[in-house]
Amino acid sequence: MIRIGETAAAAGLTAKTLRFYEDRGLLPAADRAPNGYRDYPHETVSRLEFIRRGRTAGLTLAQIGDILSVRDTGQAPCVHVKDLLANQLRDLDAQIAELTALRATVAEFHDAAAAGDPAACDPERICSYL
Amino acid sequence: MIRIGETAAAAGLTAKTLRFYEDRGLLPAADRAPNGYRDYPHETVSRLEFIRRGRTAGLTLAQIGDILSVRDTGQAPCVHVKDLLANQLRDLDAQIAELTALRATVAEFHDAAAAGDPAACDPERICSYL
DNA sequence: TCTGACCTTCCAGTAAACTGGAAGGTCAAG
DNA sequence: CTTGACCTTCCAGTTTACTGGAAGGTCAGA
Repeated sequence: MIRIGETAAAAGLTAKTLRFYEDRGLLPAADRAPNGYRDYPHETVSRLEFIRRGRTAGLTLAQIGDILSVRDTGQAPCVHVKDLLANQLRDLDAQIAELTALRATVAEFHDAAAAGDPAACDPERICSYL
Repeated sequence: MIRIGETAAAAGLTAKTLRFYEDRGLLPAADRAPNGYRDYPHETVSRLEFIRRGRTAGLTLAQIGDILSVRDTGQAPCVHVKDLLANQLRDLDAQIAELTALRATVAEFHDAAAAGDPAACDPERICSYL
């Protein structure tokens, strides 16, 4: 019998999170011990690790749930996974590009501020660096 | 007189969003026409575009608000202004680094998926590509 | 027996950034 | 004078991924 806390800890999560995942359909409803406690099979840990890896890769729980449900029907979800990852890569590249552009803008402001003489800054006046 | 809808459309936003930004302090309270309608100065569009760029790049409204308030508060000593900008720059660099690392991880997964045979997917591990 | 660490359910709240809708005012055109 | 497209305020809901807490059940050890 692997109780929820132990299972969660093994995957680096909390019991609360496991109940939440069950609620969201990412974990099948666990068997129950006579006392009502959830009793997890050993595979649950690798399933949780899979979820965690997906999260680390920036996938949403819905996307991970899609992969898992495809797998649960017995099909290999690898093609689906590949598509999701390609999508993720595209999003990530766009985000990095935007962030880099913004950094350049902020850096311009900062360089202008750094080039000025702080002592010459009149507190009563609007700072001319921005 | 530039009304809220026109201003919003010019920046690719909605009137609702502009009122929300005003509520959050990202937009100064607009002047009002005699009928109570908000009346925006022309600069508002570039301010909104700045906000939009920041948002697209994944900055929070709070972070964008910090930058804008630096820009707005002429009373702040220039050294403080420079520090705030340096802070934003540091955050931006950290964010770019984080996203770049994530991209590398995702790319690794993706390359493995693209190179592999879908039939070789090990059901025990759920999907060998993640 | 009691304490403490588990477990159960259910309900609420959090942050972020809107979005929707109700109820009503304004104004130019037909 | 009415229609329709604007505008106003205020309040409530959405999404994501949890997290907190109340109220109570279970069980091993001192």
